[in-house]
Amino acid sequence: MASLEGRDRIVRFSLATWNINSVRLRIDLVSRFLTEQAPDVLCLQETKCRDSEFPLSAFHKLGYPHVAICGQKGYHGVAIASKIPFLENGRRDFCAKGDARHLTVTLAPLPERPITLHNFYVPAGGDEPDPAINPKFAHKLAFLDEMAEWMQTDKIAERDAIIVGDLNIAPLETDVWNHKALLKVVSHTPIEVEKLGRVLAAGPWVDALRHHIAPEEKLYTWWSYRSPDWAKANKGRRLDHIWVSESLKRHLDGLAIFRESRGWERPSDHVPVLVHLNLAG
DNA sequence: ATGGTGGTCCTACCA
Repeated sequence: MASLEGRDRIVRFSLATWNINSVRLRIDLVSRFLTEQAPDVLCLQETKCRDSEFPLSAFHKLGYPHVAICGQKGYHGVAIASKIPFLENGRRDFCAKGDARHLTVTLAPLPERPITLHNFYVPAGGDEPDPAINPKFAHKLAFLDEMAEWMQTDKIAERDAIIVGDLNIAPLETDVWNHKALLKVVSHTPIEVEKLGRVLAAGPWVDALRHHIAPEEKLYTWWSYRSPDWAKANKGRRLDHIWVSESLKRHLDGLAIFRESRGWERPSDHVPVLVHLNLAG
């Protein structure tokens, strides 16, 4: 294959994000998704295991030799598996709690054009949307504030960059099955939506899902386990996001919400979201 | 208005 500096040139590539809700329990679902869709990069959230317990060899066998892991026992945990090598990787401890909620790698599909990728698992925030009485909600709001400040001071979106992950907020009215019914439900309250909007504007970032799908259209990536017939009730929310820097906007080249995986046996309550980027031109 | 399900790991806690 033609290469510069000894590396392959990958002009068109795809990137997926999926809250897997235990990577060990659902490694067969991951395998099925990677076999069927073959994204170049897969970002996972809620891996729920220590780094030493991560099913690395399964990813290697599936053709993903490059894996970055940031895990902890039982909760949270993020990982990035890739066919494309990482030039560097790192993490940041948002809110200084020691939670495994962020992981970053630099990819170079074109050697002369590195792209920084950030994988996030934003705190869910508990049930009560009042930071004065619910420390989990206060943590979520503080996490969002720190994200906005960090991306401004570190100028994260001024280079080629992508943010993905379970941001645990459905910002638009069409990102939930019933806007009015969810105004006081954590994930769709006005204060969360406002703070997420500030994070988006702090890049500024382009919301890749809404770049492809009009904001008037309903769009979900998560359906609760507590609904006996999730597909029929269709009470979903768009909690999973892919944002790209303005510099990458013109390279967005397709989107897929892998809804069918919600109907698989013992599914995650989130489905994979996948974007294509074409760096030609 | 309430409770509905499912993860980790063994006792509740988290989503």
